[in-house]
This record gives sequence, C-alpha cells and structure tokens, in this order.
Amino acid sequence: MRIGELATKAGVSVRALRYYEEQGLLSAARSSGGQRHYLDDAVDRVYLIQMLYAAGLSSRTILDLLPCVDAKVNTPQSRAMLRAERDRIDRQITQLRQARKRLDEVIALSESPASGCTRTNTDASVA
Amino acid sequence: MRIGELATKAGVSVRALRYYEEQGLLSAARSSGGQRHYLDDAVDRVYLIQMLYAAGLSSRTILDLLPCVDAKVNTPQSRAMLRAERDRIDRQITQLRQARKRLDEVIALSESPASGCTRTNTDASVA
DNA sequence: CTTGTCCCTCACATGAACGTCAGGTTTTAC
DNA sequence: GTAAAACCTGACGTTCATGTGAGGGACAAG
Repeated sequence: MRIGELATKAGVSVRALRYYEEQGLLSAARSSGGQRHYLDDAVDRVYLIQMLYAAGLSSRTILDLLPCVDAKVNTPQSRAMLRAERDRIDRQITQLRQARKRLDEVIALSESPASGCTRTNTDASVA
Repeated sequence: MRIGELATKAGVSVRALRYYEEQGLLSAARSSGGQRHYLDDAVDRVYLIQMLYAAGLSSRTILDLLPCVDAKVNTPQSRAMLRAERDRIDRQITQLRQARKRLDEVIALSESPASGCTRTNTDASVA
C-alpha cells in the first residue's frame, strides 16, 4: 500500500504520515524508486498514533511509548512512564469534568426561566 | 490590584494576562499613568479562563461563551453554543477514556510476568 | 513512449498561546 | 528626589502538528 491509500484508509493527510515517519512513529519500506510502501497493519498504527495525539501526548512522548505498546521494551522506567502518562490523562479527564460541570451550571441557569428575560423566543430553531 | 499581583494570585504570567485582554477575555481599568488595575474578582475570572483553555476551548470560543457565563447573554443561539461546547468536551472525555483504556492494557501486559522476559532487573532503581 | 496521476524532497507558512527582549514610563520606597 | 521595582507598548521568537506550494521523479494505462 502506498502513502495515498494509507492516508485515505486512516483518515489523515499524506503530509501527516510523512511527519509521523520524520518523528520516528511510523516506518515504511521503500520501493526502488524511493516511494513508501506500507503493510496493512499500518492503518491500525496510524489510528493508535492519532488516539495518543488526541489524548494530548506529544510526538516525543508517543515515540517513547510505542516500543512499550509493541511490547518490545519492558523496563521499570518504561512502566513508570506508562503510568505517568496514564495519570496525566486521568488528571486531564478530571479537568475536563470540572469544565463540563461549570458549563452545565451555566446551561442550567440559562435554561431555567429565572434569568431575567421572561419570554425568549425559545425552541423556535431548536429542530 | 496591578497586573503582577494578579498574575501571582492567579498563577499565570503577566504576558498571559495581557494576552487575555488583547483577546477581549479580561478587562482592566487604567490608572492615569496607563497601568492596568484589576478588581479582586479578576482572579476568579482568570481561573475560569484557564479552566476553559484547559478544556481545549480557543480564545475565540471562550470569548463567545463568557457573556453567557456572566448571564448577560441568553439567546437560543447562545444556549445552543453552550450545549455544543459541552458536547465537544464530552466527546473529548470519551476519547481520553479510550486512550486511557489502551494505556491500561499496555500497563497490565507489561506488569504481568508473561511478557517474554523471565527476569528483568525489576525494582532495582525504583527508589 | 507519452500522458496523467501519484509520489518524492526541500522549505517556507500557519495558528495558538504565550516567551522574551528592547526601549521607555510609572509607582513605590527610602 | 532618586533609585529600584514594576509596568507599558511593540514586535519578533518558539513549539507543534500540520498546510502549502515548488520543482522534479515514479509508475500504471494507452
């Protein structure tokens, strides 16, 4: 599979895939002409990378974690790193919950009819 | 209270506070000499801004939301926006949970003694 | 063998939330 | 009244994950 197909299948841009390779997150075989060729499991690898990016991890951190995910590295240090990142994610979830709670309060206030405006043109465009 | 004190109390940099003002998120009175002066509640306002930044909202989105938080704007549109952001946060939490779950699986694997390496130099440098 | 499509490598641009330095003013403390 | 500390306005620098050409090969189809 060449880069365009992988990009389509994984739902990311070609540029992003090249960037992942540059960061050491994704490797590819090269054809005689220099074109990248990927195996099918590259799609899952890209999914994983995206998931970790979405969780707020940096390229560098992902680079450190991937060998653990591949079960190729298993040292006390690597385990500590894994736990550290998991805890970071936990803290981030906590923060998000707080923000969500705060927004919910605002929403509740704005939807209860005690907000000062007696009659708004409610649910006119709510669909 | 001047900008330095607010920065200290709210735990952000002076530069950040000037940036918030530039983005319209935080207003300040000015002394005759042009220096910014804040009321005590500015601290909470900065906390709120930070919370929303931490939740992944952009300056622009926060700018749109703040009038709702201040209960100064309450229209069908603003309520829809609030719900949209809350839902975005929910989706983000879901993503984070997935990532966390994935990491937990890796951690479980690396801590169970079936990872291929029979005897690692475990807890030698764990402190 | 030529087109068209995909691919390659630079390399500069982008947006967000600041950091940082320059050069100058204001406030505070003694 | 003077010196230090804090503040001011630009304005350019930084980091990260890409976007966006420029200019030129690679490769399947006819």
